[in-house]
Amino acid sequence: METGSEVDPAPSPSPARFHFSDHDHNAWLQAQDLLKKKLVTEDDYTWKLEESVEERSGEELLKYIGGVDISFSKDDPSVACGTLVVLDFTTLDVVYEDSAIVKIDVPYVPGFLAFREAPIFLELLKKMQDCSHPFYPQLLMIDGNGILHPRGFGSACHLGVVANLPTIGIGKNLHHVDGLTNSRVRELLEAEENFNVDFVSLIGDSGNTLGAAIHSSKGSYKPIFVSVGHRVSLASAVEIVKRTCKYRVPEPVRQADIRSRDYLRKHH
DNA sequence: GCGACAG
DNA sequence: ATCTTGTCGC
Repeated sequence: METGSEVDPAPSPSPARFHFSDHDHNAWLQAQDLLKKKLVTEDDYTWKLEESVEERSGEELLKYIGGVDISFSKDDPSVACGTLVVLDFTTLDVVYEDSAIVKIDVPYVPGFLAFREAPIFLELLKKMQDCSHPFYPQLLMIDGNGILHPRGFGSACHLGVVANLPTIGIGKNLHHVDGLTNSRVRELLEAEENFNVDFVSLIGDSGNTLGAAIHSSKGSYKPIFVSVGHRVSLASAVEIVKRTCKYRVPEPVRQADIRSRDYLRKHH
């Protein structure tokens, strides 16, 4: 329900933008802590990825998979465009698209991405829900991490919990957490034992598995970082991501990225 | 003090 | 995130 972005009454004049006080920091830490209690890191959905051979009757399949992203204006960094797309999981066609230009006065603070971006995504989702849109996504991919996060609660977890949707986090760069480094990831991916594997689990110093690095497309050595957002296991997340990758970045997120940039350019 | 720090 | 064109290669 609450995203925490409006924790402060923020009565201040206009240029209260892009400020971040210790008070904000503490409030955001608390909000994350509270929301994290609702986090589910196992598969918790009724649909299947594909029809099973037996009893293929009445089985709900995964068909509508959403992706969200946001682009910012180069001229005015407080002007942004949030986009929600929904793709057909089997064809990867975009079957729904909605964008909104918004003004964002919440700064980007590493570890607190959701407070800046989640509110706009929530609105776009609510708009679909309010009209009972038949393409409302069964699962959402977010560009940003899930539990691969300093406190195990990245933006994909945040959005998943507040929207009560299964979510998967997609990072294009590694968020250095729990001892994980780029060189460590490279070692893992290049290790002989992983020669014929297309992804490796990322296990931090704590021993926890925080996500997976996957070589999603042949052309790129640079991996993407998949982590559990909400109500999806890592194994399922990796499987779903692999099946939606035409290029390095999975289509739901890639299409949202492209279309938000286009929309911003056209309408600003 | 220094480096790192999703988008 | 954004600043930025062409270019080398399959």
